[in-house]
Amino acid sequence: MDMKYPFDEFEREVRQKLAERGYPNAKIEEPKEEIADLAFPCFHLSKIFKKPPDKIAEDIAKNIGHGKWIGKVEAINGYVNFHINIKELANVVKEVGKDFGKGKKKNITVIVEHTSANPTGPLHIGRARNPIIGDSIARILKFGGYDVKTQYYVDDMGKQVAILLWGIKNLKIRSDEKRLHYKYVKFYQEAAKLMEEDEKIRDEISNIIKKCEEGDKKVLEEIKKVYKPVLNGIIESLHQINISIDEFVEESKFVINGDVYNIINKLASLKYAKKDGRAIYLDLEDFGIHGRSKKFFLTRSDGTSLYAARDIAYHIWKGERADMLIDILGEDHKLEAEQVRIALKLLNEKLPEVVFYSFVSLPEGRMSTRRGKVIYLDDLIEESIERAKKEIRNRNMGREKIDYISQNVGIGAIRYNIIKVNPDKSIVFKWEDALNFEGESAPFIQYAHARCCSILKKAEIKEKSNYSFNHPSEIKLIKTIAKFPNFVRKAINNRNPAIVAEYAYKLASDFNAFYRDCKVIGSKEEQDRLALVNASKQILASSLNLLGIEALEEM
RNA sequence: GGGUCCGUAGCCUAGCGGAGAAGGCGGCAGCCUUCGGAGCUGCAGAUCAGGGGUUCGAAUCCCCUCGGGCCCGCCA
Repeated sequence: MDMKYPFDEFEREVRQKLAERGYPNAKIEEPKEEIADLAFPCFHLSKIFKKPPDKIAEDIAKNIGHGKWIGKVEAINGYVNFHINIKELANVVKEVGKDFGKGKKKNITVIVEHTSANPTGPLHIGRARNPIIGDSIARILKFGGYDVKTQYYVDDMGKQVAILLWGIKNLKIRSDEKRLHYKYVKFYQEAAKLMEEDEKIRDEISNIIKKCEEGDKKVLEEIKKVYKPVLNGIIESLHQINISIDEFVEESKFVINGDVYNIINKLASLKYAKKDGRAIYLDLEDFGIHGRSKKFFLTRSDGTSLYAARDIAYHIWKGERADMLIDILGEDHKLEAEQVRIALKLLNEKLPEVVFYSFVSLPEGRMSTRRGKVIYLDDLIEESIERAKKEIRNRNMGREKIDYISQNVGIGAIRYNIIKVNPDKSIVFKWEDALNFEGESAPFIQYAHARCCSILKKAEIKEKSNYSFNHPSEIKLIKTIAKFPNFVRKAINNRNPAIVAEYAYKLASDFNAFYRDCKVIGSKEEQDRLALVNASKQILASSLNLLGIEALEEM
């Protein structure tokens, strides 16, 4: 059994009471918090009973009575409004610890695939949305009781990486760039340009791809040697923003072990399979894909496999290793993901859930590595940490502490600013927003946490058997704290970390209001309030951890 | 041409069938007789892109139009 959480118990009781009065499966809703904790609208009953909604609500409210969790019931404007019993709720402060909000162990394994960027250059801020979403989802699912592993699918045999290899072997480019992967990206860019202009180069690159397909060990080794430093650079950037990936899976694996060709053969035997010259494709007309998009190519006419075909093999392989698959993909992959999904369905294989995110662009327009219109993640990180350092450098702290704090504030700000917006909204990157340390931002939340710590350091908590809260700001805060498990659940169900981000901000904001209105140390409610501060601290820390942001004790 | 997502105050975002549309940034005016000012309070600012429809009730659901992103490659 999951732990019992107050707002679940409260809702259960409300539903039970309504069912007893003849309203089973009632549609109840959560109104604005100033109004009530739960409400039952009676408008739809008006026709049935031939009475105005107000009257119906009044009749119901009169007959409900109190309960363990129901404190007050009243009828207003055609709603039956339920208020949670604060006396009962107050004692959750005793339950709130690190595990508050955690789901029970589910024995469900999940593979979250994220980032999977081509190892041909450093991550730019557009691609950074992927790992930040993926890592946060992985953290939230783990907290919810799932066994989660993250994977990065390394494209070590596509055109991109072949272009990079060709460039490094054939071009001479001078660069004073010290970091190897930054140097390499220049080779890639130049090679890609030359390839477009020159058919001979195009053939040479095709030849590299063909060799890979044949499982040519020497070429695959050469490729690995070139992409490895680039991938290491990416791993390092990710590490900086608190992201580490459990497993790296090379695409070539599925060509070498024959999976790709077995799958292509299987698909080629289906009635949807057709040929264009010697290239094999699936006709997806019957699956609701029309127009030019309906041809889903699996092979080139030279017999080599295409990315999407290999992706099918990868998904089947993943499906054998986990109960649930989640992919984080940019919206540009929507069609490809749908095609892969249809193929997997035809093969009767496990289907992935895909979380898509919209693009990050610059005020001048789309990011483009070619035209040099990019902002690299590393530069953002550096700038953000620098900005955080400026804020605290005059404080009386050791250098190590200053570094530690500015590191975590800077990174927190980056992660928060990206994760707080729903993935389906596009983002126009602006430095002033990305480096915002005020208001709806990580530092704001971290600051509230540090305040909690500071208060707790100055006083001693003594356990009480019964807690009570009376000030409106105390009540608002304890309610928000108690709702944490509900928000975690919602974030899991929607696969959306933005829900946790928004919650964390509200918690911090409610804590600040409490801090403003209620003196803790030296007050006659000191012990009750210390318990409330401690609970706030715990949940602020839990929320931040779910987003991969460090809960700082001082800043 | 086909598909898909988005359009909420100057800017960014929440709400996605129910009760004066909720926050942040920016602007203006305030709050240090000390529990951390990366904070707090107040003010100004919204035909919820536009038009139809469904409903007792629509920012929210359906249709159309307009604007923008992304895709429609034997690239990944």
